[in-house]
Amino acid sequence: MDSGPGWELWRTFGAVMRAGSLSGAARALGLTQPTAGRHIAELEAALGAGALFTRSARGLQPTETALALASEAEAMAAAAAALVRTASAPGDAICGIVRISVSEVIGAEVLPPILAALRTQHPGLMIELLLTNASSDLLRRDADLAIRMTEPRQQALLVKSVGRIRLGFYAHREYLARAASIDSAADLARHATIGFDRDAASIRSLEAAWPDLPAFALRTDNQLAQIALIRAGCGIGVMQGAIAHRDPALIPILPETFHAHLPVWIAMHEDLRSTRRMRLVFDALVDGMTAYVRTGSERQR
Amino acid sequence: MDSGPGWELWRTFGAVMRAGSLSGAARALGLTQPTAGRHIAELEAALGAGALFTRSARGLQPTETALALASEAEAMAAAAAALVRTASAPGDAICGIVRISVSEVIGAEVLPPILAALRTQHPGLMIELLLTNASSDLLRRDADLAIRMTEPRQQALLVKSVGRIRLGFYAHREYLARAASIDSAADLARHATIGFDRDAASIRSLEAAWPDLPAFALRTDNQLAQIALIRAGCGIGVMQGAIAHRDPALIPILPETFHAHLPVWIAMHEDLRSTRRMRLVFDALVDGMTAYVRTGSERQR
DNA sequence: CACTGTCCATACGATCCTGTATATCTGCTC
DNA sequence: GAGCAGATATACAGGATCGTATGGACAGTG
Repeated sequence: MDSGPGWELWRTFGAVMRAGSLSGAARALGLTQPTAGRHIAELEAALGAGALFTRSARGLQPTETALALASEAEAMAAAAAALVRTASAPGDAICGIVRISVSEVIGAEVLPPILAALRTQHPGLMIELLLTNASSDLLRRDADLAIRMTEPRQQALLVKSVGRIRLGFYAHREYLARAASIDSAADLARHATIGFDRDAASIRSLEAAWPDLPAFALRTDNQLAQIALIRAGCGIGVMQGAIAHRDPALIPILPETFHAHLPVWIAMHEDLRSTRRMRLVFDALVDGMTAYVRTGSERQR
Repeated sequence: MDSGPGWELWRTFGAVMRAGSLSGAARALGLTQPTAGRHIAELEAALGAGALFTRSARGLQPTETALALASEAEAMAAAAAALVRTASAPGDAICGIVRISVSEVIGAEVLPPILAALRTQHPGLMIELLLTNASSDLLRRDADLAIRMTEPRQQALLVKSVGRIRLGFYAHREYLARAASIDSAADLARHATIGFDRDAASIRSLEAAWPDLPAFALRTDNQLAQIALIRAGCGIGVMQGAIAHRDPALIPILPETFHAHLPVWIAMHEDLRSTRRMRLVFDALVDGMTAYVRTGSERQR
């Protein structure tokens, strides 16, 4: 009836998987290399499933067994981090840590003013922003809240729809001044278009929206870089209308022909509903994103 | 850059939440009461969010803060348990632990022969059966595999549909011999019907399938008990056709009028796909449940 | 009211764990 | 090839952690 190895051992196991070496893991955890080594040795002995790593002078290489454990160790680490966040303040206080998972574009272009207002009202609130396009797992509590562009369908989540973001092609005035005029979709072929490089999912969804798009001249998977390229007058690219309209120098290209919509949801784990600061940030995100989405649709008229 | 309290502290925290006392937690974890007390004290000091428990001579009562942490501590414990299971054998060996979450009825009436065959072929396999009607969380890894009656819609899950289970009313021959005859649905009102007691969800789904069902005379939320009551000749109740047909003494009641179907899925976390024993048990469950579902539909013709 | 069982808090000695220091190996650079 | 940087493994002393033992508080029971 042994309930497994000490949880501390799993912590160093996860650190070793991430760092790739005992020394690196020890640095990350504030331990020393001999201690990390002892932990791994103890874990291997306790599991009895053979070695977890093959030692070398260049670090530790995980075995098959260790690789199979990696994702679960990450889940355990995520749970531990979530515990620390939730415990960072009494449940009814408006202070402590809240971790938000958003796409890079929303995080860099849209959220800052919303969060600034929130922090002015509640200086005790500490925000962790997880900027990733791969939707991280709310159930695994990689984050407390998330802004999603695909509908979350998990029943343990509290989800609220806030509308749709308008997407369109834009280019800087200066680029258009020195480039050929654009009267129809066919003209795009003579222009410098900005788009994705290897991100197959994004490329497919673009092709679905605009079937006969010419090949991109400037390619990057980083959408912030795409926006920066558009602003710098490098060519024509896709961006959110509400962001583009802030800058009068950004001109919509064939808005009647090229437009699409991204639905937006705010999501939170149900268990956090009763934690006041989580609920507050959730509501603030709903309000802020609703307002943001609305500016986009107003300007397009 | 402190990464939170020691994970061992979270382990005893969870144990204290479950046990309701330091002593109980210590017993569960193989520690002593002073150690458990020290852990909680250390945790409270590290979090700085006030007390987690109010001490009393009758045990520890969790505060609001502790209650907010309970579900996340459970998630962490589930992750730790999953790690132990996955590590219970090298990934490519057909031995080690597999944890299956199923409903009580399936677990008690349907799975045993399937699992017996599996264990005969692979004696090294160790099976943990989690018999619960509340669908436990596969993403949180409360279990490795699950047999579900509602479609799992989470993208991280590997799901396979195996057909539908036929449900119907049944009664024992001896009960029918001494009771009034049944020629139409209205006759049921004069009979001893067996059904749910307080399980609102099940009652609603029964009412949805058969709107004008008379009030149950014998009530229990335990479906195994319902089946036992039917077999003992206590009255008429709902059960899976494939189970009823094993016993020639169980007679279908108005099969044309009363019948419904429960869809069945086998589900597994995607990450486990590459673990051979998990995949093996998954396939065995798919095969076994497909065969089971088929016997039910063959006998009804 | 005493008795009993269960609980938490505290003191103290033994043990386990950790960190420091050192040896050794490997790959890279000059 | 020497020197360096970074890795793991081992030896040993100090300190943190644990378990044992004990005291006190509370609820239930005869």
